[in-house]
Parts: sequence; structure tokens; C-alpha cells
Amino acid sequence: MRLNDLDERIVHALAEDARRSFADIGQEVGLSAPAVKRRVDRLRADGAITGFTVRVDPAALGWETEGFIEIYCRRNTSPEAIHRGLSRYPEVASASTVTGEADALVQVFASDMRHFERVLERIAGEPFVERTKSVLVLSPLLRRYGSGAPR
Amino acid sequence: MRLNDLDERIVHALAEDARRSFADIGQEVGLSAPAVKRRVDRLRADGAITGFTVRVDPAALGWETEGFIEIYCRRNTSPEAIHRGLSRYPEVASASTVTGEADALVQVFASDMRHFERVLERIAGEPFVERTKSVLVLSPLLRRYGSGAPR
DNA sequence: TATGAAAACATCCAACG
DNA sequence: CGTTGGATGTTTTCATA
Repeated sequence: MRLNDLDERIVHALAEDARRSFADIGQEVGLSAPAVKRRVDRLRADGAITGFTVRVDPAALGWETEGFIEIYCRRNTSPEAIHRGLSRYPEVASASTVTGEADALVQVFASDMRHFERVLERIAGEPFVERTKSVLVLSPLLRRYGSGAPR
Repeated sequence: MRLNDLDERIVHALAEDARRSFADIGQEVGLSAPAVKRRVDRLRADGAITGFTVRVDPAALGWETEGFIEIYCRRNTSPEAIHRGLSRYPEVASASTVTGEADALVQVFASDMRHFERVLERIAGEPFVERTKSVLVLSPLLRRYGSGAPR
């Protein structure tokens, strides 16, 4: 799908502050509050906007330990099953199915090594998980668009 | 700083939908709306919450192809050198040094496979890079938090 | 099909207990 | 931290181009 100029400016405004009022955004882009809302509703319905989220500083939240867990699933595990299984963990920041040997790559934030280990063990114990392989982040070099989508 | 269980549940609720009302979140965590707002204000002031943003479908913005590149560096490559080398690529969304066999894990968004391949080749040709190993994202299952502050 | 005006409704937030 | 009430924001309805 293609965004027009007005939509792009609205998305840009929301990207900077997703809690700005529609009236406020409307003033910036030259529309009334209802007009902005209608466009945002349409963008959500079309799937261009998938949601609104909070930008957090992991360290400030006490999540000092970051790592990636590669998951090797049992045969015939659906992506939906993986999603269901992983979405219960608040420590999971992102997850994707990937090409290559592993089936999924999961990004995890934990308060410390003990916490990370505990999460790893619980995920490894999920019924759809055959085995895991994990790497710890030593130091984040770049976090341009974060773990989310780029703008 | 340390945040308690209540703060964490509030952040989690906002991560799922940053435009939910404070009253709504309050019901979930067992607090009144003003109490939730006070905590959110404090989390913002402390830098734990750095803002609110919109989650956009990368495809809608023309970023159809996502992948991770593991970088194996030459001996004696500093994290700073990796950072300098990678920060010139707008396609690089995040990068970290990691434990394990590879030295760094790099997240890349590209417009399509050809674009991704071009970026991969250019990164592989960097003087500090010995070899690379990459996986493509088949489908993103979960994308919970927005970006933290770049460090 | 998209917009603005207006009204009904919900939410926010500063002051107070 | 909860409650209150005036201010502000949201969302539906309706008329218009």
C-alpha cells in the first residue's frame, strides 16, 4: 500500500509522540480533529499502522541484560503457536521466524544474568521448543530504530 | 533506579497500546487513573520512558526485507571501529557486540532482496569484517517495545 | 469520497483530603 | 493514593462539496 503526503505527515507526527491529540496533529497538517482520526483509523484498518507503543530505555528500567535466543522447533510447529507461546513472556521484546538452521530468533531483555537464565530455561521448556542456542549482548553499539520497525 | 511490579505492568500495558486511557490501565493494575498518570510522569522524568511512538508496518513504508547479519571481525577490532563502520549505513537498524562465535549481530531493513544483498556485500567488504553469516526474517511474530535511547 | 461543525461522551489533571 | 470537578480530548452524527 502507498501512503499519501498527508498520511505520511500524520504518521510522522505520531511517531514523534503517539499520545498527541488529534486536534493538535490536525493543526500541524491542516485538518480538523475528526479528519485526522478518520485517517488514523483507516491506516490502522489497512495495516499500515499496527499499533502504538512506548519507547523505553532498557537500562533505566533495570533491564541490564540483553540477549538473543535462537529457537529450534519441533516439526510442524506453526508460527502462530510460537507467537502464542512467546507472547506470555514480558521479557520477550521481539521475535521473528527466520531462514537458516534455527526457526525463530527471539530478543530478550532481563534484569540480570540469573533472570536471563531463568527465562531461557522456561522458553527451552516450552512444548514446541526442541533446543535453543543463545548469545548475550556485550554492548549495544547502535539502536537506531530500536527493536521495532524503522520509520 | 529500581521499579516495582506496578510500574512494570504499566509499562507493559503501554507497550501493547500506548493510547490506552490511564483509567483503563488503572483498572488492569488496580490503580486510579491519576495514580497511573503520576507513575507515568515519574517514569518519563526518570528517563525510563523516553516517549510514545507509532508502530508502522515496514512494508507500508517500502521496507519489505528484514534480516540479521552476524559479523566475524578481524582480530583486534574495537567495538568503536565496528560502530563507526556500521553507522554509515541507513539500513542498519541496530547492532550489538555479542558472545559466541560471531563478534557482532546487526539488524538490517532493506527495500527488497536485491537491496539487502547489496547492503550485505558492502558490509562484508568493510576492512574490519572477516566474514559474515546472515539470516532473513520470514515473518515478524512480535515487536513489543519501541527503541530506547541510542547509546 | 472526504471534509468540517457540533453535540454527546469520555478522559485528563490539578487541587484537596 | 483516591476523589472531585472544570478543562480538554474523542467520537459520532450530520450537512456539504
